[in-house]
This record gives sequence, C-alpha cells and structure tokens, in this order.
Amino acid sequence: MLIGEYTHTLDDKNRMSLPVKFRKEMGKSIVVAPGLDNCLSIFTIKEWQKVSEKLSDSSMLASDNRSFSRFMFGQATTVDVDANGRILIPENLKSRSNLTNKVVVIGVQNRAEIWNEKAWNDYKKLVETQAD
Amino acid sequence: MLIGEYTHTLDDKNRMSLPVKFRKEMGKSIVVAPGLDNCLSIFTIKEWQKVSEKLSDSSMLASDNRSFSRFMFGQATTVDVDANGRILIPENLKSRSNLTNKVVVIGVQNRAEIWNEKAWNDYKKLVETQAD
DNA sequence: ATATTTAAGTGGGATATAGTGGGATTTCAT
DNA sequence: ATGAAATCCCACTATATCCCACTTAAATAT
Repeated sequence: MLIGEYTHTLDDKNRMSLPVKFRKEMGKSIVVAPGLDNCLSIFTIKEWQKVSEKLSDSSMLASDNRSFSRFMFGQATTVDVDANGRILIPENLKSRSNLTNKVVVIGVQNRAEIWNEKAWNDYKKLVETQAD
Repeated sequence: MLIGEYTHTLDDKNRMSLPVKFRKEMGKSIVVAPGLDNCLSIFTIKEWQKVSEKLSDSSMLASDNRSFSRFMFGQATTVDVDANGRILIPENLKSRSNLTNKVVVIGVQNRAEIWNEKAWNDYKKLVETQAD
C-alpha cells in the first residue's frame, strides 16, 4: 500500500525521484495521468488496467463518462523509472498541475499523487478545518 | 489493550521510545498517522488495515471521500521499531502536532496517541471541567 | 535497609543510502 | 544536417539507519 508524504525536487530536466518506499510496489514502468483537484496521479500498470476497466464498463452514451474518459486517457502516459529511481514528468501534465521546483508526492492506497507544494498544504489545512 | 499515560522524550533525531507495556502488542512494524485534535495516532498493522478497508469502500469520485483519504493515507507512514524499542516520528507529522522534546504517549484501546505535553494537560483539564 | 543485578530510556558516533545535480552520449524531429 | 531533448552515467551531499554505550530506574537478593 502506498502511504506517506514526501517533498521532492522536480529538476530542470523535469525529473523527479520516486520515494524509495514506493519503488518496489511501483515497478519499472508506471502510468502518469491527470488527477482530480489539480494534481497528478501515478499508477502501477496493474492499477491502471483496473481504472481503465471501470471506465470501459461505464456507458459512452453518457456525456459525463465520455468527457472523463477523454480527460484520463487523452493525457495519460507510460513512463519508465531510471536507474536512480526517477521518472520524467511530461511537460503538459507538469504545467497543468502548476508543478514547480518543489513538489509533494503522497501515497493514497493504490495510487500516488504529485502536488504543487503550496496547493497540498492549503488542501490539508482545508480538510482539517472542515473536520471540526 | 493499550492503556496508560507515559511521558517520553522525542530526541533531536526524532526518535521516541514506545512504552514497554505497548511493545508486545504493537509488534515490530507500526503505522503513524495524523489524529484528530492535533495529536498523532499509532496503529498496529492489523488495526491500520481495518481503517484502510473502511476508506477504500468509499468512492473516489466524491470529493469528501477523496479529501479524507488523501489526508489520512497521504500523511501516514509505516515505521519499524528499532533494537531499543524506538520509532522514528516523521518530521511532517511532528510539526503538525507541535511535538517538542517532551511528549506524552497514551493508550486508547486499540490505538495509541502521541501528544504535545502541554496540549495533553490542557485537554485533560478541559474534559474534567466539562464532565461536571 | 543495603547491595547487586537487570532493564528501560536516552544519547551519539560511524556507516549506508536516498535524493539530487550535471556532464556526455544518444535519439528524435525538423 | 542540425538542434533539442531524452537517456545514461557518475559523483556529491544530507540524512536516515545501525550499532554501541551511558544513565537512571526498577527489581531482586543478601
């Protein structure tokens, strides 16, 4: 299971190292996809297949499903993990999620997410205040 | 069952020894997670699995479920108990709960909690006055 | 009660490794 | 053919981890 929060660097070659605790579970080839709430999602190949199956089960006659499928499949990419445990973040996904030099990688059970550092901190604060 | 209150030191390497009375029940690998009311929760692997199962039943398309999952999984970490019965408190969780050199570990049935010493004393007082 | 032993809690040095940066080579597109 | 970008490779640094040792508290024996 993927859990935990790690602040990493997105260098000027758009490389980002995966937290070492995620590497074994993630394998050598992963899928980077747009995530909800302006973050990036990353999946193992296996989990990505599950996501795709769910989407293909939903009818393409419903406009919401069509748009969500386009959103996910259209922007997702397979990337390889290099010898140092890093992946290359595609430029279009990077700019979509306002990723800068400092990013936060979080584990959320079956997926990981990459956040703009400030956006993640704001999001956490919001959740805590709502819990009262 | 985990019960009792223990004042321990959080050293400058963020290590904290578990109360010896908790060690057998906690095992060699435990999960540290954010808790409500500004404390940290620690679970056995088994108890943590129960928590995650509850959360994984909820749909990720609902924004409330998403945010709570991110909050819990994103900040939780698995930590190993070292040869001296200590665990390493992640820096992000430490600062979130205002933990300083002196912390209080309390047992609460199936989980333990780590508190800032002063916050715990204030909380106790508050509960006592409210009980009148 | 006092001495002796055992264990809990803590501190700190040495080593391993995660994370990062950057040069050199290769691949790809124009 | 040329420029840009991706990949490979190596190296550096900060930090986590391992290991050992000290101190204080508790337990046992005399």
